[in-house]
Amino acid sequence: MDNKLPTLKEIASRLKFSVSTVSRALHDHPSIGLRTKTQVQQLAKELNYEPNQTALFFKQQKTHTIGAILPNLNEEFFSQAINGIEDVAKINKYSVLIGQSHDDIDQEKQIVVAMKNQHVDGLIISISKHTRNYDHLTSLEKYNIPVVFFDRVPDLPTVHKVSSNFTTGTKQAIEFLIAKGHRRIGVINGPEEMKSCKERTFTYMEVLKRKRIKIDLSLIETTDLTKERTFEAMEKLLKRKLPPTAILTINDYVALDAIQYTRKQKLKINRDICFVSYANLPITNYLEFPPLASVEQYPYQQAKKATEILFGLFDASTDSGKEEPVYHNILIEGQLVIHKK
Amino acid sequence: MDNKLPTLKEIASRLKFSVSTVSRALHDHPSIGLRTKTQVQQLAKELNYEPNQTALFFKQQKTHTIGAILPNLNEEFFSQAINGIEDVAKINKYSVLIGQSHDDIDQEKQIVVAMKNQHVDGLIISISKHTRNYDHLTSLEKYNIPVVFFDRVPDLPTVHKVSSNFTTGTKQAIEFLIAKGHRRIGVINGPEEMKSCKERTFTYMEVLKRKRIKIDLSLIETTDLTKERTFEAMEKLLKRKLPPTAILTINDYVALDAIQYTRKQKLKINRDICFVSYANLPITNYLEFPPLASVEQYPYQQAKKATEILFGLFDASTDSGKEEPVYHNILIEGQLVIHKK
DNA sequence: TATTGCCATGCAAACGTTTGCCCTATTTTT
DNA sequence: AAAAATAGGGCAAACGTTTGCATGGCAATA
Repeated sequence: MDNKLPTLKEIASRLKFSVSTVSRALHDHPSIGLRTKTQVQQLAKELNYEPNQTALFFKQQKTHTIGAILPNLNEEFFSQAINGIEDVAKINKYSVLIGQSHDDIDQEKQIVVAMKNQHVDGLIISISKHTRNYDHLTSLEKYNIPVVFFDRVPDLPTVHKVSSNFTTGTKQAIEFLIAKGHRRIGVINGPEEMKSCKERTFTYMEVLKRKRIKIDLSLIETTDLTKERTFEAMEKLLKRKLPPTAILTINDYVALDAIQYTRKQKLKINRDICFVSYANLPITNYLEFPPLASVEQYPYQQAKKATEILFGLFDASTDSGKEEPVYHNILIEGQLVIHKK
Repeated sequence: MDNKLPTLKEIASRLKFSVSTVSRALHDHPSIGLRTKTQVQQLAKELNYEPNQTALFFKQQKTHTIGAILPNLNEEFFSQAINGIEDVAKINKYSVLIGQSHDDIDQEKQIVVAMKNQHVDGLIISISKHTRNYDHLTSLEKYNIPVVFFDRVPDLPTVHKVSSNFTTGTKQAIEFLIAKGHRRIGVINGPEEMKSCKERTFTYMEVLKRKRIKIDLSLIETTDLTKERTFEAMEKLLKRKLPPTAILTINDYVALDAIQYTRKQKLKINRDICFVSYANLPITNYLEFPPLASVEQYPYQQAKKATEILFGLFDASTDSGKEEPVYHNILIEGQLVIHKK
C-alpha cells in the first residue's frame, strides 16, 4: 500500500551506482557515461521518480512558492487578480500560497509572519484598507523576500508597486457626465488616507475647472466602504436643496449600495440620478439599473504585472551582486467602460 | 543587510552549547538544566529565532500545508468555501495552497501533480464539472495524501466527501411555489451526469405527485451552465403554449441568465413568471428582480466540515496502525431562504 | 616504459532539525 | 568509602539532494 516515493538512493542501490552519479545522470551532466545515463534515466522513468521538493527547498533555501495576500477573495476584483498571479506563477512553475487579511491589520501581520516562516520566495500583496504602517512588510527585505504591492499600495518611494492610475479614468468619467448634460456631480469617495482618493478629488476639480463649472465642495462625501457609511453619505447628498444629478462613487460595491439607497427613496436611477463608478464588475450586467459607466481597473493585468515584476526580482538578485535599488512603480491606466443599455 | 535567519547552530555556538542541547532546551526537555534552559530561551527570543520550517518539513516529511482545488474562485460559492478551509487550516497552523481548475480536467490533473510534488499533507477538492474519472485523485492515497471532496463529489463509496443534500431544499422550494398557487413549474437543471441533478428531478416529481399535480416532463430542461444553453432552455420553456408560471433553476448564476433572458422578452419577473434557485448569492440582494427564494447551500460550512474531516484523517493515520476504512459521507441540508421584498 | 591527461565515477559535506544513545560528573544509597 | 543512581549535556545519524574534490582506470603521448 504505502508506496514509498522513490529516491535517488533507491535508484542508486538498485543500479549499484552512487547517489551522486544518479543525480548527475538525471541532470545530463557531461561527465557521466552514456550507458549509465540512459540506464539511470530509464529506471527513473519506470519508478516515476520525482525529486523530493521539500529536500530541494531545504537545500537551496528556495521553496518555489510565492505568497499572495489579498483583502478579500469574495470581491471579484481580487478573485480576478488571483488569476493573474496564478497564471504567471504557473509559467514559472511556482505555487501560490494565498492568505486573506479580511481588511484586518492583525490578520495581515499574522499571515505575513506565517509566510515568512514558510519561506515563500516572494510576496504579492494588496494591503488592507486600514494598513498605515508597513514595517511588517518592508522588514521582509531583510530576509531576502521581495515584496511587490498592487492595487492598494503604500505611498512610499522605496517599494515595488503596481496600481491603477485613476486620473485618465476619472477624467473620462467626469467628461462623460458633463457631455450628458450633468452639472451638479456628486462624489462618494473613500477614506482620505488612500492616495487614490486624493487623486480622484483632484482630477474631479480639475476637470470641472477646465469646463468652467463651479465647484461645490459639499458635493463631495466620503465613506469607509461599509454600507452604513455609504447610506449616510447618500442621505446627505440627497437631502440637499439641489441634489446632484449624477454621482461618482469610489467603486462598484459602493455604487450598488448607493443605488439601493436611492431606490429606497423612490428615485429613478438613470433618470433622477445617474451613477458612474470604478471596477466594472461583471455582476453589474445583471442589474436592472447598473451604473451608467464604470472605470475598468484591469485587476488581472495589474496582478499579472506585479507577479512578473516579482519574478524579475528573483532573477535580478541572482544576477548581479551590485544591487542597484531600482524600484518599480507601474501605473495601469483605467479606462471608462460605458454600459450599453 | 542580509539578516541571516538565526539557527540552532548559531545559538549553540554563541552559548558554547551543542546544537542538540539547544534544541532540547527550546522544547523544554526534562534533561536540560534550568539555567541552561533559560539562557537558551532568552537568546532565542532575542535573536527572534524561529525554527526553519523547510528543514522541519523535510525531516518530518510533513509540510504543514494542505491543498485546495476549486473550479473557480470567481464564483462566490467557492470564494466563501475558501474561507471555511482557511479558517480551519489556521486553527491547525496549516497553510493553504490554492489551485483553480477552471472546470478543465487537464488543469485539474496538472494541479494535483504539482500539489503531490509539493508534498501537501492533504487535499480538499471540488471537482471540475467535466471530471468523470478520479484516478488522479484516488491514486494520491498511495502516497499517503488523504483527499476530501466537497460540493461536487464523485459518486463513489470509497472516498471522503461532504456535499449538499438537495432533497430538503428542493422539497421546500416546490412546496413554496405550490403554496403561492403555481401549478406549471418549469425546471432548468444541470447536466444529467451530476448526481445532484437527478436528485433534484426526483424530488420535484415526488412533490408534484404528492400534491396531485400532473407531471409534464417537457417542463424540464437542462443547461451546461453556460449562458447560451440557459438561454436556449428558456426559449423552449417560454415558447410553450402554456409557459410555466414559475421556474426552478439549478443555481443562482443560471437564474440570473434566465431572468435576463426573460426580461428581454418583456416579461415581468415575479408577476408573469417567478424564479426559485439554489446558492443564495449575496449579490441577489442588489437585484431589482431577484429570484423569489433560493436554497442556501452553506458553502462555508461545507468547506469547513470537509477540512475538519481532513485534519481528522491526519490524526487517525498516526493513531492506529490498523486502518479501518471508514469513509465519511456528510450531507449538509440545504434550506430555502425566502427573499423578503 | 614512464609520464601525462582524460573519462567516468565515488566520497563526503552541507542545508537545519530531532532524537536515541552514550558519556561524565555529581549526588545519593548502602 | 564503595557502588549505584541520576542529572546534565554531547555525539552522530537521519531526512534527500547537489556539488567540489578525489580517485581509479585506461589511452595517448613522449
